[in-house]
Amino acid sequence: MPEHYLTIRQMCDAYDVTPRTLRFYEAKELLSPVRQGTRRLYTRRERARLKLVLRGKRFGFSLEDIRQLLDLYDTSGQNLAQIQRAHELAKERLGDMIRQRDELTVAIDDLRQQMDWGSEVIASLTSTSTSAAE
Amino acid sequence: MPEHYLTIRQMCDAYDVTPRTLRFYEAKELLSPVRQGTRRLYTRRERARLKLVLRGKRFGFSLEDIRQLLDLYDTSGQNLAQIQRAHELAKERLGDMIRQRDELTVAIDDLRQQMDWGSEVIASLTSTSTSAAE
DNA sequence: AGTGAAGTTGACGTGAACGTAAGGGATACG
DNA sequence: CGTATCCCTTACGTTCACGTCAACTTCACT
Repeated sequence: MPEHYLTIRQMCDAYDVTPRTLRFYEAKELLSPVRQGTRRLYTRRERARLKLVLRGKRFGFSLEDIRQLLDLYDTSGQNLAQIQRAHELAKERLGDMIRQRDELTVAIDDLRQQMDWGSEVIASLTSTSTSAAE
Repeated sequence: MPEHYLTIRQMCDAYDVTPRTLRFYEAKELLSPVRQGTRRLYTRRERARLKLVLRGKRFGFSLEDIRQLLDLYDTSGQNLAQIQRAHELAKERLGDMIRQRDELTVAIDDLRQQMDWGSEVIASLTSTSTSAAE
């Protein structure tokens, strides 16, 4: 299976980001594409990481937060202490995410109610003509 | 029932924000406290709005996004067209929020799995001594 | 009238997350 | 060999969401 590489442009098209963004993420150590001479080539691993970065951003995590999360996704050869530390960190993050989802659920219900009320208002205004004639 | 006002400092203490933040939100038309002379006094309405602002921020919405959301929370005396427009807007936001929650659910499950795997690694490393002596 | 605490308006500073040129290499094609 | 097309680095500019500091009022006391 011949590792299928993508150029920076192909990445941009595939994930709807700019080259600047990919280079920026690399500078922040979120990505580390291989080099063919001076050019960047992105592997399957980088694509997976980018997906996680973009997802994390939608949750409101900072790039630094995301970097730490990513670092525990490939706990490549570390010692026990580091793994345990990473595990603790992940636990906190998980707590954050769960709290966030719970809040989001509440907000969704709120907005739904508000919209139901809005629907009624609209219905009453469209059926019984109140002020303006048609 | 005598509308219970809060000073800016009381607001800051209650919601853990700085005065600068409250004034900034006011400049962005997210809040509009009444004035007693030159000083700001915050009503129940402002407190509710602030809560929504802080919640929205945790979801990764920009202040401008939040302002639009707030504007449909108090659809105070508008015409039908405006209400309908607001309703459409709310529908889009609601879609965003639901999508966001779904993604968050996936991410949570992902992280949970990753952590389970991490737990196993830790367990195996703590029971059978591998490299380092104790 | 003096002093201090709390509040006000500017105005400039800051960190995060990129945008936007400016100028230079490498590779392919006619 | 020219030039067209990507790509690269360097570096300064920008937007958002405030932080920070300066220079006043305003109010409550004493």
